Amino acid sequence: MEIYFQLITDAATLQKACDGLKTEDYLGFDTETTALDPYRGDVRLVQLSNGKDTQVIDLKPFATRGDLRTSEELAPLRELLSADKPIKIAHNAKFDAKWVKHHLGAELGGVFDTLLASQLIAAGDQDRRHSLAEVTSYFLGTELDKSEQVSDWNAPELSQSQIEYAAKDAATMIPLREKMLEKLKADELISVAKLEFGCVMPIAAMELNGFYLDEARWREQLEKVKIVQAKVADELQNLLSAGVAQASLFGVTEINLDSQTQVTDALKNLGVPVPATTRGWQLQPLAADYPVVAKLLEYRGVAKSLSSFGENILEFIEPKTGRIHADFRQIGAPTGRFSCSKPNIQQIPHEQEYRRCFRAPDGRKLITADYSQVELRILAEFSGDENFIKAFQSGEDFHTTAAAQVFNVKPEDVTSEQRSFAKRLNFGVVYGIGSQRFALMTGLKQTAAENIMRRYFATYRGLDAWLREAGQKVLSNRIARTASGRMMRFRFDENDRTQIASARRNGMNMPIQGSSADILKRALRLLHNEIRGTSAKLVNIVHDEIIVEADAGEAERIADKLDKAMCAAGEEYIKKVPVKVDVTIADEWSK
DNA sequence: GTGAAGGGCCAC
DNA sequence: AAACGTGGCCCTTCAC
Repeated sequence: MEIYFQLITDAATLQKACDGLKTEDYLGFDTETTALDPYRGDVRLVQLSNGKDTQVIDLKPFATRGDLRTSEELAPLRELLSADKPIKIAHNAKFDAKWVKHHLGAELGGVFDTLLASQLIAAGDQDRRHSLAEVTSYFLGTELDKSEQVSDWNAPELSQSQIEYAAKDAATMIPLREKMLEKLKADELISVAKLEFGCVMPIAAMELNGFYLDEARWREQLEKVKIVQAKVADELQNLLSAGVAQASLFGVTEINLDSQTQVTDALKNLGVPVPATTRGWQLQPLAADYPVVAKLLEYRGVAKSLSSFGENILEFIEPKTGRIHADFRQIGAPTGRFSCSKPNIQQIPHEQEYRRCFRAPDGRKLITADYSQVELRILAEFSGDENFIKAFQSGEDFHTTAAAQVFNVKPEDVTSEQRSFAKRLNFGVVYGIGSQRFALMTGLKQTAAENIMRRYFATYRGLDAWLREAGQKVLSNRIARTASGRMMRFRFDENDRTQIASARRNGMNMPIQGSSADILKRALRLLHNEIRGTSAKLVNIVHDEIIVEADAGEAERIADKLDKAMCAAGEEYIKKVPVKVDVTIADEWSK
């Protein structure tokens, strides 16, 4: 393919180019930057292509004439990028959106993201890769040379090869979108694609905003855990070495408490019947009889706190902002859930000692909003189960109401044990729990566990039927879908019972977990529209929870907007039961 | 020394 | 033999 491109370095040419491009429906769009983190570098090039002509805008000369964020010279570019039309086609548009927002002062509007599209089409196939080079090769059959990607984009004069590479990436987007669109249509993924594309800008903004972590508070908390850790480690060491001491000539043997093999050996020496794995839930039943096991579990808890949630997280505080800018993958799981890393602020311990370290800066508030039982409400919606729906409509505590239904008692007569059984099953059915696991977690005998599960499913016949059908459908169709139409493909060996069972559980879980993700993503888009121009900033999301920071004086109004956006998003997918959101305004990240 | 795999545990 | 879904991060172990 012949590439026609023009390098733009002055305002007049830029204006003319933008005028020519703004009537297009679609533009290939890309940027070249001097770093990966927008707080650590500059945008060098912005490339826009209609497929025939590609404009490569060199921002360096513009930067020497003034601040790019406010420069009048760049107004036409800003207008073009922020408009809903033409739609900008980019690979991992979140990346470019962050640079455009931070360095050019414009929100990216109208997005088609070829990375997200590729992930949607792959439908959870873990073997597929989604780099631009791989996606281009897969959909267009052409090879992209990415060797210039890591070249010096700060050089005073860019080489012809660099400019040509930059132009080609943007130009490729036009045919790539056309090919992907065919596939999206064929697989009925248009609607989920729109949902995903609408979520790009909210996430880009959230990553730029960052989440404020009070370093002093975090260190205080750490010191407390360190003291506990030292004490527990010492106690565990003593308990474990009791068995080894006799075998050792020196009498004292240091055991590495973090070593799986050493700890297992020591436990065996003490006569503990060690299970195949020493995971917490396997060891838990032994804790009552063996104090050393209880101590081991206690040690693991504090060790995890210190390793995963220790000083290392402080290294992620960006000096320029004093905040943590984690990396969110929009389609992090095949179900559509986000994943988060560097650091993963979706897995901060729930304890208030940890969460309170994430707080609003002075004069601001944190608004924490989470969907109440959203996965169970989705299950009610999908199954149409009469009793399940009734339990939600009653508006009372769901698990208590469920227990009353299952055990056929008045809600006020439900025992705490009955409520606990119902609660564990309510959560468990979403994952396709079996009686064995239910018995293990409740301490019930296998037959007793089976009896309660039978009662549960006899109460919720519609639920039972839906779950069975979902499990069956995935075996015959080899796909499952969420409410938005998101798709997950399944591969399994028909002769392997464990694989069949696993596919069944996935077939039940994916539509539920994935629809919850759909709802959150829709809420993020609605929220983004609502808080534009206010003091509110999206700072974190945790699967069914949204955390927003806002000026104290505006917090009430923002909380209301957040509540409304989340409910409206939920109601687009859940109609048979009410959608409930719990909203809290506080100085800290609260439960 | 480096990297992958395995085991474990945090979140929802 | 039997394992309840989705992730990321940390540690140890082991191969190179």
